[in-house]
Amino acid sequence: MKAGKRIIGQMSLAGLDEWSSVRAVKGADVFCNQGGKVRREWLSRCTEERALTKELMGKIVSPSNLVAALRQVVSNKGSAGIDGMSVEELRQWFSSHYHEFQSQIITGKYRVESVREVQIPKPNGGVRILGIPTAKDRLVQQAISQVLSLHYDPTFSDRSYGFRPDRGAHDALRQAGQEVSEGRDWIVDIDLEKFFDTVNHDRLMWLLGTRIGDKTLLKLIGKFLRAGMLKDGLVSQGVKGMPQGSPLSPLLSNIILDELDKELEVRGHRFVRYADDLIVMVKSEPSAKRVLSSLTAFIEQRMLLKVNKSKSKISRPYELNFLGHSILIEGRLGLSKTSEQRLKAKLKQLTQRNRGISLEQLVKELNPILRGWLNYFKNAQMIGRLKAIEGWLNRRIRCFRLKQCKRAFTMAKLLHRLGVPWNRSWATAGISKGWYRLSVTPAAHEAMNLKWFGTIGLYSLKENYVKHLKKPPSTTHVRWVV
DNA sequence: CACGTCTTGAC
RNA sequence: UUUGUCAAGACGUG
Repeated sequence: MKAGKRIIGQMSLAGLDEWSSVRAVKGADVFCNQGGKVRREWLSRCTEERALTKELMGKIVSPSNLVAALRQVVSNKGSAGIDGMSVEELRQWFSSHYHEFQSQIITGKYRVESVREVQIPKPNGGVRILGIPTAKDRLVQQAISQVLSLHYDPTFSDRSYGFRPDRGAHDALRQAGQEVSEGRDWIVDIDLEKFFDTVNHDRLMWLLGTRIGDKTLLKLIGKFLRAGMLKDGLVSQGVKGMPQGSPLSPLLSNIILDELDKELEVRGHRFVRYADDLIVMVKSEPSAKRVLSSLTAFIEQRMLLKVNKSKSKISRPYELNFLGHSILIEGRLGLSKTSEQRLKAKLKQLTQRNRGISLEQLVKELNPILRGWLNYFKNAQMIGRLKAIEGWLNRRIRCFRLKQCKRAFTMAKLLHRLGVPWNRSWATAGISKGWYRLSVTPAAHEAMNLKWFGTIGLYSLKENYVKHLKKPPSTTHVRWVV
């Protein structure tokens, strides 16, 4: 469903009388940069479509949709909700209770259960509250999400990038960089305060009602919104907010914030939105200030959401932290300070002294992490930063290897085996100044040099980074097929 | 091209 | 222990 061909909507093409199904194909050859225009034109026609009122429930409970939803929920391998049913048990349950399940949804008899509260630490240090629905409920929500997404997503703004099929953080960053390169280098950074918790139920339900005609579906979504949170035996129900951790929440958040996109569009602003992270790019400081205050008013008064005034600010591109990146004045991307710190913290943990694992196993654990990290940040301008990070990591690995020698004798043997003369091997192995001091000693550098790092097979950030730089900038082409 | 396993990142 | 959506990469089975 995700890769390759997928029917994403319907349109009437110029010159054709009948409605034709349209497919978007990734990896073909036309409309690369101009594709946005074509897409936008098509989008405005899609809003006239009234299909949302018809056959929605039928699509949701159709065998193919439910099976696809089940596959997704199972492959996520998420933990059980309040009823203790695991995703593997869900698979069993689904095949035996299929028809009963289906009719419960259609008739509106389906019971939604409370969500299980789980607290997880946020990367910045705070605590994030998750509401984990039952595996069954996750299945229903996933099924709804898949169908609603087909109808809603084509009508969303071209400048909205979060949680949407065929759009990622890289696309958002590319657009932000484009705007900055055109001289819009004053950034209005809007931070919505705990967005998921402040969503107004009545307003969301009204919004959904404008496009969804099916009352039982609306009621079902309403049940999910009002599902209580179970915390040690007590259920607490809120009149606002939606559970973070339910499959429907990302789509609903886009449905709500689409209103903001539309307002920004009629005002003619250049903006990029990724979920609740919004930046507006303007050409001067005074207009940035104007935009910040007027948007704050719009969001709080019209949309009934809250703007975090201490975190919302106007900033320059190079001091920005948008999706882990900063932006340079020419519009190219940089690596944000916090992104570097997070990587180092993670590597530090993995290369810690304790772990009774072999060097081979350490490299095996390190490589996929380094590869994955670089893959996300490869578009940033960061040769110098990578050199520093890699030098730091190599020191830690030398340290790790030396620490595996419990006795001075085994260390001297190691150094000698790696090409250091016996006398110097003995001399450095005899130093009892601590592992760090030993790791920066000339003999250690000589033994564990670049060649050695090549032989242990450690993924090199710098090497692979420059390799990616040489490659063509991988443009995503979209071809329209009728 | 399809289906899996794993990793990273954004929110 | 930790939910969710999305994107990207690596590997594997045909």
